Amino acid sequence: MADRPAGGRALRPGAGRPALSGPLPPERPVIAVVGPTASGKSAVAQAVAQALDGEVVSADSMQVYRGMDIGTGKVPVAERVVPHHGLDLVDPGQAYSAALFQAYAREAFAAIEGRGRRAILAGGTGFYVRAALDDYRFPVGEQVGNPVRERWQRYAEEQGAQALWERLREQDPASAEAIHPNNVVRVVRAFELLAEGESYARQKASLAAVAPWAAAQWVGLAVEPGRLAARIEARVDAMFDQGLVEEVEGLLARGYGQALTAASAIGYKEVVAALRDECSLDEAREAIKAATRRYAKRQRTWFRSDGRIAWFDTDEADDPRGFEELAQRIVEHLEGSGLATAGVGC
RNA sequence: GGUCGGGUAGCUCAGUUGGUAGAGCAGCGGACUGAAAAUCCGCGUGCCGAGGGUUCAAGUCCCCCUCCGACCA
Repeated sequence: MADRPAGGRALRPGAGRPALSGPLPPERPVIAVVGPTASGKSAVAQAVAQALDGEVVSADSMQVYRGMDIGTGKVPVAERVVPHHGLDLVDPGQAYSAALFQAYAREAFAAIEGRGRRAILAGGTGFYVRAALDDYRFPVGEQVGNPVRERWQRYAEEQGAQALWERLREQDPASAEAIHPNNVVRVVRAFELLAEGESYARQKASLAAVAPWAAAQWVGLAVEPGRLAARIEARVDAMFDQGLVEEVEGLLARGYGQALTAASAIGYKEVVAALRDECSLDEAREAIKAATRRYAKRQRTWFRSDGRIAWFDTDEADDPRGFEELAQRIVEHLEGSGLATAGVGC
């Protein structure tokens, strides 16, 4: 963040910041609501948005896909009482990325601020949240149909992960040392960076120094593990009741069976397997629950180490009154911390 | 009632000619700068159903009891 004036908050276009493409950070802090899946992020974000005259920006790598509604847990249109952004951005066949989301979210923040309203970023995809709020810099390069990616991916399939890693070690030893040989996805990315004149190792070294891009108030929703497992159980059952299988059938009918996204999203890959008779629907349901639990665990790991987050216990929020109290406490915290109104300038 | 299987980690199961037990899944911890609901790394003590016996030594052999399953009555 060397390109921001030290201590300065009242940034104006062109004031001390080099002419980078993209909007400036909003002047008022973005409110970030994070936590594991099924922790109640969406509902809390909406309640906060209502209380503080805000709009919600979803930071969810799967909710960006049109037509993937039930399985990704999107807030139903009828239940959206404030504007929502970050949903239905692309078709399931298209590739998306943290870099694209970063650009999208920052535009959204600026537009929301332009309306005089408050941006509330709510999400479970930790990488997307940080890409939006912290000063992550992605090299500019070809995003889709990347031939470098395809080439090395094929190499890994034919020669094995170890051989792929050896090739990287020949070309960029430092990066190879930083990546486990089995992690093909990351080794391939290192080749992509290399093709763009960047180095994975160099990037990783700068990681420790990442500064915030926008001021933010971080709120985390904590759920005791046993209770979260029970919520996931109920949530997955509800998805089936709401027609998850039919939704997947519809996606398959439209030819999205081979799409990367549909092939990797929890809830979709398992139902696809069942529809192909590779397992029963009951087995698919149990597999979805297990995969969701593991996902929630990874989310916990991601957010746990971030000291900026103020954690709120949601264990009493299962009934409506408990939820009201929780939302109230969070709003009070946001207003009380001073950042909510201070420093707006003028 | 009888015969044969089987009762080993939360679950499914391995355990060689007796030397105090090991995989997958689940679970837990971690990493993460253009795939992130993805990808990857690390973590395995459990009255080996109960009791008795043989043996220097028994999950492993013998006896008995018990539970589950199949078959015969």
